[in-house]
Amino acid sequence: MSDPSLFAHEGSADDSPDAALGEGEVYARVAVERAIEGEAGEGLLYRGEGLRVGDRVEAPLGRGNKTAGGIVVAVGGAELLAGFDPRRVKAAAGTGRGSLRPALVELARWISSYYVTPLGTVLATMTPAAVKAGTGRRTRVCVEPTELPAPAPRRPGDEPPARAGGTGGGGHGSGPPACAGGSLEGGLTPSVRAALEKIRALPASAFPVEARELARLVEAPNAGPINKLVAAGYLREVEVRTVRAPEAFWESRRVEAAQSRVVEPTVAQSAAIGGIGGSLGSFGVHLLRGVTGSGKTEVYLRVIERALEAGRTALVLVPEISLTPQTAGRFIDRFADHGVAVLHSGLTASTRHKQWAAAASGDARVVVGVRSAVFAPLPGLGVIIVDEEHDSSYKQDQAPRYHGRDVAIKRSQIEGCPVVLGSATPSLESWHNAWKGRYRLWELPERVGGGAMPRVQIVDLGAERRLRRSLDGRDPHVLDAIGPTLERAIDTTVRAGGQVILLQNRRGYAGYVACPDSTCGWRLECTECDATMVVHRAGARRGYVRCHHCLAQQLRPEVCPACGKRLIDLSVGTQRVEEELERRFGTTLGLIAGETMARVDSDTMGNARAYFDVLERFGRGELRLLLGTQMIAKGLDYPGVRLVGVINADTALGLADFRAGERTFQLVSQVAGRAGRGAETGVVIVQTFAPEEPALTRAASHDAVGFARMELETRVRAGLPPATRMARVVVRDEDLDKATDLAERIVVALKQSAGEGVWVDGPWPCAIARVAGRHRIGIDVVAPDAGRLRTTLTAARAAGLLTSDRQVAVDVDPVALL
DNA sequence: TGTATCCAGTAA
DNA sequence: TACTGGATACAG
Repeated sequence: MSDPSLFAHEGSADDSPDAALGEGEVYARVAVERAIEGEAGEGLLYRGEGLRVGDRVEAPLGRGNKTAGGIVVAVGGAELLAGFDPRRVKAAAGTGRGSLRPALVELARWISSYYVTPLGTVLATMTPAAVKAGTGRRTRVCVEPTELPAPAPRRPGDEPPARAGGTGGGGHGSGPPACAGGSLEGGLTPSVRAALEKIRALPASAFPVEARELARLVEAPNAGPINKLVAAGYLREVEVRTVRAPEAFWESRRVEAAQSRVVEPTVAQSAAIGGIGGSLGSFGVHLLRGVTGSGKTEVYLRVIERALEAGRTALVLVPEISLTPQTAGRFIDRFADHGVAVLHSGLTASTRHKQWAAAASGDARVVVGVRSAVFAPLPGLGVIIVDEEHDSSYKQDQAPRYHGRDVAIKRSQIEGCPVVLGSATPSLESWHNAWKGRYRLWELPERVGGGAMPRVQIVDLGAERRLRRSLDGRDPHVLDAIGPTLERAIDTTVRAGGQVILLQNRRGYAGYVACPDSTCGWRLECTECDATMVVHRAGARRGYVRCHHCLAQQLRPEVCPACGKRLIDLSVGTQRVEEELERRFGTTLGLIAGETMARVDSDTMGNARAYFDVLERFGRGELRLLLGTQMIAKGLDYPGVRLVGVINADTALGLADFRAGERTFQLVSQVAGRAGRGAETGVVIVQTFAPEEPALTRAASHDAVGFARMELETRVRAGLPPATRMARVVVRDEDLDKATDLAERIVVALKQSAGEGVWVDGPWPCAIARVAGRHRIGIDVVAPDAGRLRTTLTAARAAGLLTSDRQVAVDVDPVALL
């Protein structure tokens, strides 16, 4: 071992006058918006005067003269150099917009560490692009009285509306003439003096205001008197930054529902409201488990009300597909006076910026939004609500692969406020935590107003097929999506004036095209992916096939390329069910696609508008039947729905995923909950080839607790989450050998860093071993707890092998197979 | 992530 | 010897 001090005297670094360079300089560590870890993952060092943690900067990066956006994560003096040559440090400049609160920087640090993602990548996703770009930003010249006290300064990230400073026009920032307010307002014509009197009578909140608007307020014929007052120094011009966007539908929404009826909470609701409301001001996780229709939303509303009364703000997260006008509407109606911002993927850039800005400035004290809204810049958070916490759309499927619910919990901890996880069918993770005493559990076991839970009937599709044959003598092998039992139920319900929701969780016309000859067995697969092509129809006779993984498409082949036989469509998608519905009920019940029934899936619902329109028509009763994928399973609350049908409950069960049962249980329970929300008891018919499947029988008996206990037991026995913690690493490459080679090196590194009880499993080919021409090799890491999982991953990350990039993806707490 | 640089293969 | 594409290291 050599003594490092021996070398210290030899080198020129310490002796040269350069050693003093950097002293007295102000430095900032910047996490740039690139997948760059920097030293210890703490970003790159820049010179920067007056920068604070959370400020957004433009920083020169790379050999060229290009810059990259970034966020300041630390500020300090020469000690930040840590041996780095100060001559190589460039200067970064603040942009003055899109800055983050320090609490959010702390949150980003946690996400970066927990989800094994570079800090810059995390910070980059926390602010919407529209906010960084300043879409819809506009500067207006306004006026305000000169004797007005200066308003409290806001943080730069809080704009708008923020004062941009005087324009230098008018009074040049000087006070009013000495005679102001006195009787010597000479030089002013009577009309101007009259205007001044009226201006003085206006409340301070009326300013700053545009000259023309002020003229209107004081009933002056034009802006002339105002301009004279500016020239005379009674008013001064200021620039005001605002965000302009077309008015969103909820902004103009009138609050008739707010006054209409404030329902008295039930005993169970009151207990939850009291318990959660009483804990405001400190961190704690509350699991609100309430059966569908039990009034969870009313609990949220009351808790938020209390937070607002205490001067705080509130954040409500909902899954992507359930952010309907109906869902958001309840919050908008109740809290219109406090300002509600809505954030979802369907917003235009300017509207998104406006909503974000409203949250930052305090104009909106309640934010309702999807996953990414967990980063909303609300100051003084009082409570966070995560509705339908079990929903897998909370998991982001790109880096950073965070879970919105878990980030919400972490944010609550940082902000020191409670978080409420609500669901009729909580995730096993949440049950587990509640039973361990980590979460407080509140139960709403009954529907409000004493409504009964719908009656769920499980129908054996095998028996249905045989019954169909005896009824109309057809070949039982002909694929009928709708069996006689469901058919009869639809007929009775629609004739009686009820509405129907049908779930078929598979898009397209048919799952695949295959050769009818079982000895041949050919089926059409995507050339770029290890998956079958799904049949779609575009109105015309001949369909086309599309790969749902790489989106490649072609015309549907007619004959088998192997043996020349005529190909048949196998397995049922929503399009085919729609066709069958028209065939069966088109004349008898008048069910016509697009007129009296609608298909709701990602193919027909191109944008949020189309989806909202369909829901509105369904709400008005124009549509008698909704057929769709899981898009229609959640959150919809229409009293006219008396029948819910699940066309095939087995689609999710067959997946090679340890959560298949849990997912099926949740989906069936959720969709069943759409039935019987009105006065009449609802009926649910679940078609399946596996009628004994516990996920289905427990859903039929509304036994969420029983299902969770049983499922948790099997997970414990199998050593699967939530009894353990898991991370999945996927290596992708067009070259299989390269992928395998890298995966093997990663396995070696992981095994080296694996602590006690940590399992590294793999490398194995993924369930879909090739997508878009790229091979996929997976590695699973299973640890007894989150701490040991993190230690294992962090060590491999430090060795440079787990940098999330195009080749390697790391998914901590995966919710689905990658 | 973007890009400057390096290197091997190849065309002239 | 000059050019080109692909792999690679690196950015403060």
